[in-house]
Amino acid sequence: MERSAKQGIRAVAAEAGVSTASVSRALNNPDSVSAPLRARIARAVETVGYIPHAPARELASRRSRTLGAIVPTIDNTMFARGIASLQKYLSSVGYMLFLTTSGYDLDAELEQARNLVSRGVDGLVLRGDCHHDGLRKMLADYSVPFINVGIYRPDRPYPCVGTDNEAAAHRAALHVIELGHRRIGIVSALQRNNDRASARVAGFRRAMAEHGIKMPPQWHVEVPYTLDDAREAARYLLGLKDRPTAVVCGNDVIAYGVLLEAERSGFSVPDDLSVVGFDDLDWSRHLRPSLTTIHVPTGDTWQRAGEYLVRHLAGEQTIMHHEVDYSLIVRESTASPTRSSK
Amino acid sequence: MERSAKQGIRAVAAEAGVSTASVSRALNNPDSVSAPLRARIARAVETVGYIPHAPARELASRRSRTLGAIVPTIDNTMFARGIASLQKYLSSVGYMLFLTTSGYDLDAELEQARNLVSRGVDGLVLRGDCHHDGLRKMLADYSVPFINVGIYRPDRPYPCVGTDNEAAAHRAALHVIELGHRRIGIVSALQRNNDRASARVAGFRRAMAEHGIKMPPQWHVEVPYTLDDAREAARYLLGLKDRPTAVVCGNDVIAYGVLLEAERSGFSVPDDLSVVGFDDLDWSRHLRPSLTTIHVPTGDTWQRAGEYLVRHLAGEQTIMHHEVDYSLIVRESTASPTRSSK
DNA sequence: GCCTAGTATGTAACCGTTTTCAAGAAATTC
DNA sequence: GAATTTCTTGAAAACGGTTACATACTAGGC
Repeated sequence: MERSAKQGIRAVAAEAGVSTASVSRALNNPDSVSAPLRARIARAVETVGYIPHAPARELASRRSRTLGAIVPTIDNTMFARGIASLQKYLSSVGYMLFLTTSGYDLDAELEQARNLVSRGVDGLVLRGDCHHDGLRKMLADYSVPFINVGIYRPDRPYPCVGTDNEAAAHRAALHVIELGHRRIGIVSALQRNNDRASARVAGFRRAMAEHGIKMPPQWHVEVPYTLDDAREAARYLLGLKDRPTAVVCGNDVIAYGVLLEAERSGFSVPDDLSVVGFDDLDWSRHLRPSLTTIHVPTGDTWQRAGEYLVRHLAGEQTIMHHEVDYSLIVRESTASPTRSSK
Repeated sequence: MERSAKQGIRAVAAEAGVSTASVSRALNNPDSVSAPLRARIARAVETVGYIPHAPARELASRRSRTLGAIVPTIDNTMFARGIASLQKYLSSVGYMLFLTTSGYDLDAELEQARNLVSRGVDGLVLRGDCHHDGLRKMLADYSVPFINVGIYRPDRPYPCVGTDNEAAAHRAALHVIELGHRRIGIVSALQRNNDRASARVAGFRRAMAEHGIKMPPQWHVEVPYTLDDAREAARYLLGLKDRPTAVVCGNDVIAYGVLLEAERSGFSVPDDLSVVGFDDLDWSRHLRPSLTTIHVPTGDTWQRAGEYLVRHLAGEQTIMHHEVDYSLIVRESTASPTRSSK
């Protein structure tokens, strides 16, 4: 109530009868100020009802305690989960999250990244390894650290955390091969601008190649991330005169579609057709038959990405490439092809 | 390259040989500057590789072109969809979204709101009408506009956009009553701090009361938002000696659980048991039997919330209470109770 | 041709913090 | 007890923009 008690930190300073510098110190680094002063300032903050103005703080300190994340879409359970987990972790360490989406468009991703940098994020979490050429340069120019999440590429000079999708997919395909299948189809997600999808396809194909299995090209179908599209793909595959005895899928949603359509078309899973998914969503263990799939700890992965950046920003030394384990969960949707075909 | 070409807008100004004021004007209000100057500045921006510093801009202009949203959790398809839609819209009009979660905890929500205000958001999108007492006061103190989304309460003095959950639930219950059911159970979401869940329960009960139906208290079960919990609830209900012939559910996930468990326990849906959901998620039309449910245009709703705030912030006059239509989608999971019981 | 109104640009104060630097007080050393 | 170090605190300069105000110029109107 003295004079010049305009607002913000000066109001607090005036109320406590100290300088703004002391208030700032008391708030950001309590130990750097004497106990009585600290108490007096705390009281002043209380009576004034002071809420610090983050933009001003960012401007002065060049730190925002904010991370940005760009995902293709939130409308995908895996990303939603990852984001939820990341957000929760960041919140627990006093960080905030700026979330944007790219819709699998590399230009849009770059645009969003520029936006986030403009917004002053301290670091960026990116999905996968497949980005616009200019993206890394821009981030380097503005020295904004980033991490690629959901992939594991120790050969790259920038950090990442995730599972080795190629290896996991290889494991999934191996499972049906070991069951005795030789006639294996693939229903994958769209591979364009999606390293995860293509790594999985690569893993499937490697497993087959290693076992001398040749797959007719028409046995590989790519579909968007919806039940409807997956069902349509399944309808096509099952309608072929010469059809596979097993289908490995790029993700669980696709596998659900295949399962539903197989049932609808009168095929029995796993007797007539084995189906393998990837992701282990909730439904996988509830379905009838339950779905054999690859389990990936998505929440963990994204949290780790956050941890990496937070540590890195705190100046701590951390490992750049973190591999997250996957595991094959065998359930009811896979079996030997004995009954139906050779 | 002259002198004092430090960085930021001053670097651009130096490069173009103009004042910082002109650069600022050229960027924010192109018409207020002559064409040649505008061109020269554009070129300078290009060569310098200038990205404006949003925090500084916010500090000076007291506008952030950023909205905040607080949802209970992203790990719920409905919220994920809503957020996706809101984010997409905001992005299209040059706004950004700060996303945080409260976990259905009112104190946490207040805390997050404080955080967002501190961050300088221009407006806030809140889930529902059930908030901490101090929240509205705080937002008023800092004159941050907000809107409650997912509910319709024209009696309130603050804006909202959403469906009338009570009425929609009433409609759902009415459907099974009209089919002839008199023995109706409820499996709802947890009502604590969740106005949506309680409005739906209220709607169910009103429909029953209006038709003179008395429901034994043990026929109402509350469960968390997971398939497992819903199945457990169904197991309990179906295990009762005296059991309902129809179950109305607080949301689709719960309904899925009931459907799965009924099948598992040897009950036929809809012959032995009718099931109604709420939300109309993807799975509802794919399941066997497909689920009768209430369709709610979530994406629209959230986008509208964004539109309201953006308009409001632009000084336009807009309606405060916007009702979003719901509709009953009748599918295979409901039928008359003729066969099984009186 | 002079005055006025209008337009295009520049000058500099300000937004609300942090942080460097300096100064004074207290504690330590010899 | 003087000199040195260490601790606290305050004064004031950034941080990178926006914008009110001032100024120089242009064009009309008489």
